[in-house]
Amino acid sequence: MKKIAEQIAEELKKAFAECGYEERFGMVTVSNRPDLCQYQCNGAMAAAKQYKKAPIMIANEIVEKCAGNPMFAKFEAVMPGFINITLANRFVSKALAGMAAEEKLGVSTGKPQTVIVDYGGANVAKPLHVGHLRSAVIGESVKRMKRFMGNKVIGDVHLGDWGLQMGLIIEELRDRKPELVYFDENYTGEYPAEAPFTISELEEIYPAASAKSKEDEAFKERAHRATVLLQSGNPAFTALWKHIMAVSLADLRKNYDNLNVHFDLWKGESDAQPYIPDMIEDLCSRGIAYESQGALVVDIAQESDTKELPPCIVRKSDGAAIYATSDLATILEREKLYQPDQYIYLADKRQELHFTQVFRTARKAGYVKPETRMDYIGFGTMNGKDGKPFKTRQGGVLRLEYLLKDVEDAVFERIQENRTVDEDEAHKTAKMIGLAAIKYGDLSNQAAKDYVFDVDRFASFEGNTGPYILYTMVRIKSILAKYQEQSGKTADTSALAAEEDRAYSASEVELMLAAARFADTIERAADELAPHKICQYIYELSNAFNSFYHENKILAQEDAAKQAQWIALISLVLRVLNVCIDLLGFEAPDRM
RNA sequence: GCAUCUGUAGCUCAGCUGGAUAGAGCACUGGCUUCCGAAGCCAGGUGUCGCAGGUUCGAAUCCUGUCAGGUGCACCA
Repeated sequence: MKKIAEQIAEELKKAFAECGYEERFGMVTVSNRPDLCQYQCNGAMAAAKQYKKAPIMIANEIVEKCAGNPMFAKFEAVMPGFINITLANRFVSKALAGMAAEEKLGVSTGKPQTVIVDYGGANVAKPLHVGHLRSAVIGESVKRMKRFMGNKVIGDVHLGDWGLQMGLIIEELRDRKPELVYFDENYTGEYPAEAPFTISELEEIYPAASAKSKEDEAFKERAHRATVLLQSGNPAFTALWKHIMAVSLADLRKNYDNLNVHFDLWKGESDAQPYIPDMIEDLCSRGIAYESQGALVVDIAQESDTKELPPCIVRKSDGAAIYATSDLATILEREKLYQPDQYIYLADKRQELHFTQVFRTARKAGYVKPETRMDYIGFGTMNGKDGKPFKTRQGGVLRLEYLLKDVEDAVFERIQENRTVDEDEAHKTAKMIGLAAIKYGDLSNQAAKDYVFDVDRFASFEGNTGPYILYTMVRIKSILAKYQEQSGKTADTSALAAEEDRAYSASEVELMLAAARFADTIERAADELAPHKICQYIYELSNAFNSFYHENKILAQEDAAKQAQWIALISLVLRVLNVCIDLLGFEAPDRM
């Protein structure tokens, strides 16, 4: 089904063409003056220059051409050359009925592509902290949007599981439990299946080891050696590494589940290791990489650059792999396994240079096809109320778990103030609302910008917040439930299209138009990888619903046809909101 | 130093592929509940869109310069 704006544009393009102008001038946008019209076309002013004619004259010709078209209730030219369009209500209601009949509510999906979303970026053996929030939240939303658009999307957490932290943990463990068989060089038997530590021990071991390495040079050196040994396949350390992985992954999975973030792949840097030797060999033999100051590098400078870009280092002068090495090797693996049409990486915006280097190297070496899209979403920092990077009162990094708990508790308090639901349900609801508050708070900002995380603001949930959206949805659910209880009927989408013309209130028309903008909004947000556009949209839609709600008594409406249409309308609105919050990565309770 | 991002109401943010009177929320003020959830709705004031030039019929939006802040500039991830 065609979207409303498309259908209008089609008429206008036809009119422009028939009047002897290029059709591209028939572009239509939502009006920026809702007091004057619903949609507008500024093409006459753009065309004026090319055809050396007064814009208003062109606009008048178009208006004349479209006169009598039943689609429009009002269609007029206004100085200096705007074409103002107001639709016939019957046309809008019919469009809504068409939208409701489709599974994806009118979104056109296009040819499915394989998309890899690389987000999360957790480090094994280190707890998730607030710095991991944005990647998880934005990445999850981007993944869901791309999937909704009909693509085959693979979300990969891409763990940091191969770095120095492993050596640190191994050596710290040696100091604490030297009797373990992993540290007995003469041991030749099987290594135990049971991990020699629990998650809480592991959580304590890493920070301790990290701190020690900063003061104790010898320890640091041991950790480096252990890391090298692990990376070269030492059986004892490999066995330990597997334990660390298993224990840590279970915990990470739990934490991401709590965030309603779900990965399709739990790959990590270690998975790319087997590809590295051949890749280095290949880059060298084809002369793409060369030695510079002891390191192996690839030039990535291009003529169009406004600055001098340093080459991409693919092997350090000590022979070890580096960030870029493993990212490139990961691309090789992904090409082999999935042949993606698009890569989307999420990382802090400070890593932009790194991704430029990796992308260019991958293209230069021909590891990805020229037409493969490679996108990097660099996101800003989450700041505290002081405008500086978010810290605990003690100045440390706050664990994600605790942040979730804080918000959940604040929400719980708030729920208790208003309503008396039983404690168990209140806790469940608080969890849902808290997550919505956090995610909406994050996603409603442009990803690239820094933003201020203010627990009090989110916990008070007034205005443009996740809880406000949820509140609106709960309200609709409540009305629909009462309607069913009273009448025994459920919403009937066929009632959306009015059989005969009747008077519509302004707020009703507003709500209809807002609902009709769904498909355009989603397509654009998915294309631009911009979840904040969805937030903006559902806020407008919620406002439109709440205004409508206050102006019209739905359940008390005596005209049965009108009531059926209203019920169908609000249930469509609820459906739209449900899809949207799902794309943002949270859910609505039935009551709150 | 070079590059890059940001600068919009008291605060937090939209708007930026050029269009009409620059929008929300918070905060502040006043109204709205015999009736569908008042976590709501309605009404009210707030702006040198950092500054200065330029392009254009038209600029918060594009270009140049400039100021302020953030960030990045080869062997960390």
